[in-house]
Amino acid sequence: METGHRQDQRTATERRRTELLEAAERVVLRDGPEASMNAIAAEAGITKPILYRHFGDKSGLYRALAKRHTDALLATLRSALDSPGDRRDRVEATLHAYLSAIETRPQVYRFLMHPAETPAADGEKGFDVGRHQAPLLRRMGEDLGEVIAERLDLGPDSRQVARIWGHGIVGMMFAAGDWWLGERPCSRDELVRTLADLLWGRLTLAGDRAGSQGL
Amino acid sequence: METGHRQDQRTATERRRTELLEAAERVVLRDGPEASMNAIAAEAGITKPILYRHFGDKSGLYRALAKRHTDALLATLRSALDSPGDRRDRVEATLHAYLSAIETRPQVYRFLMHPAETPAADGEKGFDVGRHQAPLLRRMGEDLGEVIAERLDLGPDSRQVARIWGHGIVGMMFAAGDWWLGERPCSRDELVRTLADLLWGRLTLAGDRAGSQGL
DNA sequence: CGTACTTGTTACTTGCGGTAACAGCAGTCT
DNA sequence: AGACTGCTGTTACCGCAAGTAACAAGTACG
Repeated sequence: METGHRQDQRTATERRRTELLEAAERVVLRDGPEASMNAIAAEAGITKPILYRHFGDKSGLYRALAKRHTDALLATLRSALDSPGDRRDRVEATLHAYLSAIETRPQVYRFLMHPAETPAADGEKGFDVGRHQAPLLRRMGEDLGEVIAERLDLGPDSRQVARIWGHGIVGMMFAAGDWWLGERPCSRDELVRTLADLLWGRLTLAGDRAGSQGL
Repeated sequence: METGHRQDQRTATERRRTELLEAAERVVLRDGPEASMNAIAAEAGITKPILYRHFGDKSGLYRALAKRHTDALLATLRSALDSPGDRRDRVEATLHAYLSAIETRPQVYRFLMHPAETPAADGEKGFDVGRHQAPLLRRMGEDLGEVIAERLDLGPDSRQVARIWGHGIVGMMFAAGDWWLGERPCSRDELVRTLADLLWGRLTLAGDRAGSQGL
């Protein structure tokens, strides 16, 4: 029967694909994002052309690899966003979830956020600033914006405001987390509380320092 | 006279260096960060080894090139931070300065923020997540943290809080700016006002949407 | 059986980062 | 004058990684 054969082939191909992705993951986690296609192929027990047949080119493989992790991380964040408690509790839980994720697997984090993307391979020559480099940031920003828009009443332009805040808050989390992960200047808990304080407007309430011209 | 010669040579070398940097800048602005050393050398009217004598390796050249722009941008931001008006005015002025900078020269922005950094060239194999990739973000965060610490009284742990906020606010500005630059979903003014609202605690004040479980 | 398709190979091209090795051209020291 | 130093610049190469033919084998289908 033809369709049976075809389907067998299709699922077999998919399984092979995930096997290759797992091999690639092992290498990337060991050698960092600059892992070569040869190394990945060797780890998978095969040779380069097969990788190319499955993923087109290197950035294709990397995109496939990134998608798994971004999906997982986004699911984690979504569930933290749905955790019990008041608004502040939820925000803190989400920050904790993010920081905990990047803390326990810094190699994965580095791969997702600082991908290297060797040849850029744009094709079209538009000014598409920042389209390929860190899709995770964008997706997180969009997702958070949607959640905010769903749950908060922000007056007219509610959706627009929610999107801006989504990207802004995600960026805050990202930059603070990146810095924290590199320098470890304080405990995770302290970082979370201080960032939440920032979102809660403590910046507005702080007094000017004596002798300063005021911020 | 020896010192005269030495000094002539030194200044001549420095002038040559800036000439090479200017050529590199032209190429990078034309071809993006993936510009090859050959292309840069050709633009400067010379060949590769000279570039290597001056800058050591590619990342050396890129660092030298980046330093000029980061210094310039940081100076702009510092002066916006010192602009007249109340605290809110200063924050908005700074956001405007940043967004205006990335808007008018997106190629420079892309080069600074998404450098590509081909071989990673770590040397030491530590888990130095995110040390080379976007020094600008780190520097902006540190600088803003210092300014906040100088000017605001944040109680005990003041310096720590200020640093965290510095990196957080810079990250907010960065991610929102990157997204805005790519999609242009609203005017610069609206973006600035909405981000300032976020910092001013409007997130805390917003009411839950009917039918939602509350954020 | 031949046809078609998938999996795999070896061997190649192209291009880039980086490095010898060498040549010329100041000015300096003896 | 002539040897030494230090700069500018070259050509020609190495090593390596991305990506691509071209070809070999197994296997379901008519």
